[in-house]
Amino acid sequence: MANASKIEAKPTPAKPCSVETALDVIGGKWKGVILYHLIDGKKRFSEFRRLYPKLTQFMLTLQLRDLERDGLVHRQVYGEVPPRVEYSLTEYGRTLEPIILAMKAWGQTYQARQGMAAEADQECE
Amino acid sequence: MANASKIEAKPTPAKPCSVETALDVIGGKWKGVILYHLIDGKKRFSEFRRLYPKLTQFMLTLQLRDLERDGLVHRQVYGEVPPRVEYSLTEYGRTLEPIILAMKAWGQTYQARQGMAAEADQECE
DNA sequence: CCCAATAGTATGATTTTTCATACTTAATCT
DNA sequence: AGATTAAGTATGAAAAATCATACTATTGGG
Repeated sequence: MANASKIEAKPTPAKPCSVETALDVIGGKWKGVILYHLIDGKKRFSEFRRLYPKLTQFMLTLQLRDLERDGLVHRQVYGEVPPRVEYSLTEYGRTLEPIILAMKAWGQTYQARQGMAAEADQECE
Repeated sequence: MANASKIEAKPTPAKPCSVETALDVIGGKWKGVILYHLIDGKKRFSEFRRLYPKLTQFMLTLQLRDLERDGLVHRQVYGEVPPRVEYSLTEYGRTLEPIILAMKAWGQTYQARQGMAAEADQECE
């Protein structure tokens, strides 16, 4: 039927919901944990790889570049060989700290609720 | 998900990082906004459809079922015809309010920073 | 009888993500 | 000379997410 729906299509809002926006920026599969690990100091590329062996180089690069482009993470390249690159939170990135930490706390209650295995993994309890 | 074939060196930590867990639960493309809209009261299925015409029925159903399964959202079915179903936050779901609201506030600063179009859309400014 | 209304399901197709693997670069170590 | 190192790129394949469309049930109204 041609006229099946009376739901009006708004002309695709130029500005999406700000909750949506926030989740676009921090909500990927890995961005949250990357940001979390940056809260307590800068990290090298290889440190992230050690922290999360399941996170491939490709994905790590991708996510870090996104975070950098969005102004949350600073990428410091040292002109050495072998290369050294350090990632850290920008001042703006630090404004996310309360949210990341609140998510961590909430995630813990959720895990407890769902009876998830209780052994802490050492990197992010 | 079956890894019966081989014993892995790292046995795939039973409990992932809690930040990751939280983002699994609230971090989908639509879950954040669904939760946000539930903060100020229950909503019917069709209300969500009006609020977000780009969110298909299929996806809406899927996300709502996830949220229900995770204990965040209550689904109240009234035995009427045509059907009426109301979704609301559970008590546990309400524990997410501060996070959702913080994300909304942060998202606004981000949008301002990125010079996103400033006209508020009425449903989620 | 036929239609409209609501809250979905079912399906196959398409789009987007993610993965595994191999490759690069340039200085230092053996 | 050849191996090693860190921080990536590049590529094609595989997996997952999402979409568009059609379909269901029920019942009051015309």
